[in-house]
Amino acid sequence: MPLPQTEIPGRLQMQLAERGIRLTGPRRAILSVIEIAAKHLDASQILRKARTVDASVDRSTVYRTLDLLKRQGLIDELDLMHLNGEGHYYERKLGRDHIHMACLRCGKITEFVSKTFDSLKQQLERDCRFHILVSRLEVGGYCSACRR
Amino acid sequence: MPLPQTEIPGRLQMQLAERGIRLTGPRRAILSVIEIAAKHLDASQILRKARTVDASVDRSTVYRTLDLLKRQGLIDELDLMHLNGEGHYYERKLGRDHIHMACLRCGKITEFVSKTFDSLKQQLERDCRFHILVSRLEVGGYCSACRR
DNA sequence: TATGTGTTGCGACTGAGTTGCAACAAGTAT
DNA sequence: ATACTTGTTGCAACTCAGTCGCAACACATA
Repeated sequence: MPLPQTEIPGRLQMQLAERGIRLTGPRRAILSVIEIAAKHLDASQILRKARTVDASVDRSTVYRTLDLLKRQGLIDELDLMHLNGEGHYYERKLGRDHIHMACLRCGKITEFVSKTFDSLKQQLERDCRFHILVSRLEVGGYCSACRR
Repeated sequence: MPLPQTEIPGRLQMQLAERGIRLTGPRRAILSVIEIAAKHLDASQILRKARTVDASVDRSTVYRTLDLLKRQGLIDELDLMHLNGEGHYYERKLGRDHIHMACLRCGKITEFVSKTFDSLKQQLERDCRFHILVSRLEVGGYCSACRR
């Protein structure tokens, strides 16, 4: 069945179109799920949600689209300290990089933006003559509510 | 930055014994592999090396021992930006935490110790009232030899 | 509306990690 | 030394995340 064509194209769709990347039905469904997501989703959650938009979307298309978005630097891949199994989580890359803190007791994920983190990456690029494309700082421990 | 290499052989065994954890043949084989390792090893590499010491060691015993060491805080688990597949790499936890930089072109892994990284973690513990148990900063990009 | 090329669904596959279970061995008591 | 208790092991079968080859399909362009 055709997809709703009346909705305003999302930013992710625009970014792909600008780069001359073909927009297809399944791709639109997956992009909208990622754009609307309130929390970090894994591949199977993205699949399930995308299927409510386009029931024919396949697992492999989700993985292929996630690869595409990673290569384009439009999403970040997270482990969230493997709180729930071995899979990965995804989030749009917007604005500054941030740190993910995972509470090992209650499972809550907290995000934290820090100028020190930015400085650290600059220091690293300068001192090691390393050109950073992606970075991931994840921390596991006990959040304020769970640390007795 | 090189890490301090002042290490007594059999230290891991001692640390487990001190905690009243049973030392078995397979366990000793696996521990010695991890202690002697010059590079980051994944589970199947650890298995292969451990089998040169004790040929009967099983895959599941390697995973169970790695879980034990993780729970005891004696090793760190790394992804190394998934340069080679989806598996994990392991290294002994000694001294200060360090950053892992993975070159996406040549695959070289560089380690980096930074005072700024220590400060960042302190800031995080203070500002978020979060008790850090493990942390992992991984960076992907181009190393000094591969950039340009 | 026809065309070329990139994308898709499918299904079969790989590889990492897990689990239940009966046999076994480490550390301790006898 | 010997037996005992309990944690550990090898095995095999399994789950789960992610990948791949391929024929059919559909997007964007002319």
